[in-house]
Amino acid sequence: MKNTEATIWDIAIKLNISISTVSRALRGVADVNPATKKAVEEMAKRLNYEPNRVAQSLRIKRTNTLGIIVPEIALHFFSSAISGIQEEASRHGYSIMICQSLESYETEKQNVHMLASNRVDGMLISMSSQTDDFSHIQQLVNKDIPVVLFDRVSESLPVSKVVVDDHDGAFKAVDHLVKTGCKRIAYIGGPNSFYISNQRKKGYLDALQLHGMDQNDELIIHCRELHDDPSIQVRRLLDLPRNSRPDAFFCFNDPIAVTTLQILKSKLVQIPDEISVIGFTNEPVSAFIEPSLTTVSQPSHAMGKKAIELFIEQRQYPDHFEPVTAVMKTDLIIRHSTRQL
Amino acid sequence: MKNTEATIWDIAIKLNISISTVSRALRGVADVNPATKKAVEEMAKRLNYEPNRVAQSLRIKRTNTLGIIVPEIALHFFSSAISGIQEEASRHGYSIMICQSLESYETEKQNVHMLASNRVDGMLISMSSQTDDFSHIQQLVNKDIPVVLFDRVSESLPVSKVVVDDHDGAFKAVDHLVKTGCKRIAYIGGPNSFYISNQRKKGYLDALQLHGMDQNDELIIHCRELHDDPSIQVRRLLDLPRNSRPDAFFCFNDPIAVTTLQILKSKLVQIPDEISVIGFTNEPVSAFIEPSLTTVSQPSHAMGKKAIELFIEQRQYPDHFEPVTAVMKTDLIIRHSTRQL
DNA sequence: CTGAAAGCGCTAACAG
DNA sequence: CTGTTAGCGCTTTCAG
Repeated sequence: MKNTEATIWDIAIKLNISISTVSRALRGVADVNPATKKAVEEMAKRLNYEPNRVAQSLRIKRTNTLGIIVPEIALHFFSSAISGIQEEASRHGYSIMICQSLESYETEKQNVHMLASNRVDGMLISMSSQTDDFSHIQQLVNKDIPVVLFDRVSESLPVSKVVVDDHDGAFKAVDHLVKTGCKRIAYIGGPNSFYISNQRKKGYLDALQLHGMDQNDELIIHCRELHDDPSIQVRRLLDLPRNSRPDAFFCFNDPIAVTTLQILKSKLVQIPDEISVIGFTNEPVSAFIEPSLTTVSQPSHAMGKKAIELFIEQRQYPDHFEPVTAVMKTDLIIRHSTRQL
Repeated sequence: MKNTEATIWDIAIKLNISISTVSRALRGVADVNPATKKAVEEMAKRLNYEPNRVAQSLRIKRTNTLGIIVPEIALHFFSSAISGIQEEASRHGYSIMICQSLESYETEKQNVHMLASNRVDGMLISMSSQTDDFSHIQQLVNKDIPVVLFDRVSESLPVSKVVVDDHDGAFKAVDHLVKTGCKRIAYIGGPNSFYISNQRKKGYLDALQLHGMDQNDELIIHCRELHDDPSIQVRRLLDLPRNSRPDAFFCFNDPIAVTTLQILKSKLVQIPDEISVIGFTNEPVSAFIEPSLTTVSQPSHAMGKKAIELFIEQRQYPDHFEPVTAVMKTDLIIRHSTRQL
C-alpha cells in the first residue's frame, strides 16, 4: 500500500549507489558491473518500480507515443485500421493515443492541438469529411512533426500517404459488371468534395469507355453528405422507363450498396438477374446480407500497418525525407449480387 | 520552419517578464494584470506556442490521460465502447491511450505496465479471456491507481465495474422462446471460465425453471475457447432423433448464432418455424443476416460512457471511495429468427 | 500583481 | 566502472 511510485532515487539510496548507475543499469547501457546491475534489477522489482516515462520523455524529448485521428472509431474500416496501427506501433515500441474528429473540422483541429501538446512523436490522420482547410496539418509539417495521412488524404499536403487504388478498384468492379452483361450501369457516389469518390467515379468512367459505352449523366448520382440516405435517388432511377432503367448499381461504399439492395428487394427486383449491385470496402455486413454483396475490398488492417511503416521510415532518415504515397491493392470479392461470368 | 517548439521562457524573454507570470497568464490562475495577460496570449499565438503537457504532467503528477485495454479493438462491441469512452473522456479533458491484449494474458500484463509507466491517471480494462490471475490489476489498486473494469470483469477485484445484466438478458431471451412455443431449448455457451457465460447460462436455466421445464444437459454446449467453431456441436444436436432434437438455440453471442443460422439454412431447416435462434450482443450483422436475428442488445457505447463516469467519481472523492458495479440494461430485439408471440 | 528559486524523475555529458 | 551535475519545461511556494 504505497502512496507514491518508487523512483531511481529510492533504488539508489537503498543500494547506496548513485542514481546515474541505477539509470544505466536499468537501461542496460554503457558498462555496469554485472553485480550492481543485478542488485539494481532486483531492488527495482522489490520496490515495484515502474520507470517514469513522463520524466524520461521530458528529458529525451521523445514520447514514443503516436497520435491517431480518425473520423469515427466505431466504423469497421477505421477500427480495423487502428488495430493494424496498434499492433505495428507496439512492435516498434510506440504507444498510441486515439482521437475521433466525428467528421468535424473544428474537433479535428482540437485533436491536433491536444496531440501536439502531448508531444507525440508523429500523427497518423484520416481526415474528417468537413476538412477543406489543411493549415493545421501544414503547421505540423512546419514544426517537423511527422504526419502520415491514410484513406482520407489531401493531395496537396507534402506528407506521406496511404491510400487504396480507388480508380483500379472501381475499374475492376465496373469491368466485371460489363463482362457479366450489364449494359446500363449507374454510379452512386459520395460527396463531390471527396477525393476518393472522384477517383472511383473516374475508374467507373474509364471502364465504361474501355468497353465503348457512353457516359450517361442520368445514371450518375452523388450523395451530398457522407451519411445521406441515397434511397430517394435510387428509387428515382428505378422508376425510369424500362428501357432506360439501370441494370446495375456500382456504389461508392457498402452502406449505400446495402440500402440499394434493400430497396431492390422491397420492389421484388431479381438480383442479380434484373439488376446487379457492387459495393466498396468489404465491410462485414456485405458477406451476410442476402444476396451476399459483391464488393471491392480495402485492406484496412494492412493500411494501418503501412502507415506506421512510413512513419518509421521517416523517423529513421529524417534528413533526406521525401513524402511517399503507398497505394494499396484492392480486390474484387465476387459474391451473389452480381451475375456469373 | 522552427526546429523546436516555443516555451514559456521564449514568451517571457520577448515580453521581458518572468516565466511565472507567463505561466499564470496562460492558465488564467491567480491575479494577472489584464494587459500583461493579453500580451502573453498574443505572443503565445504568434509563436505557435503549444503548452508542453509532458513537462506539466511531470510537475503536477497527473497526465490527464487514461489507459484503455481491450481484447480486440476491431470487434464491434469494443470499438463502440471505445468510442463512448473517447467521447466522454474528452468531455472531461482526458486523452486516451489504447492497447489491445489480443486475448493474451501476457500481453495484457505488458499493457498494464506500459500504461503505468506512462503514468496514466486511471485504467479502463476489459480483460482477456485467458486472464485468470489478477495480481497485475490488484497491484494497480495497491498503488491507488483507479481501475474500472467493463464487460469482461472479475468478481473478486475491489474495483468499480460496468457490466450488462447478463442473467436478465438471457432470461428474457429464453422466456420469449418459451412463450412462442419452443419446448426444447438448447444453450450454446462460451468458455466456462467466463463470468458472463455462466451468468447467461443461469438466466437460461432460471427461465426454464420458471416455466416448469427441466434442465437437459444434453442440450447445453460450451465452447472451449472464445473463437471456437461451434459447428460440430451444433450439428450433433441437429442429428439427434426428431423427438429429442432442440427446437430453439439460445446462443452466447451473435457470431455463434450466425454460424448456427447458417448451418440450419444449409440443412434447409425452417427458421423460425422448426427451430428458433437467439443471439447476444446485437452486432451490426444480426440485422442484416437472413432471417434477421433476434438478439439481446448490449449498450456498448453507453457502457463506455458509464465506465468513464465511474472513474470520474472515484477521482473526485478518492477518500471515501467504495467500488460500485453498474449493471446496464439489455433489450431483447425481436427480429425474424424467432416466432411471433 | 510579479519574480526568484526549488524541484517533478530522469538522462547525458564530464570527470574521475 | 561510477558519481556529480546540469538541465528538459513547467508549477508553485515564498517573498516582495
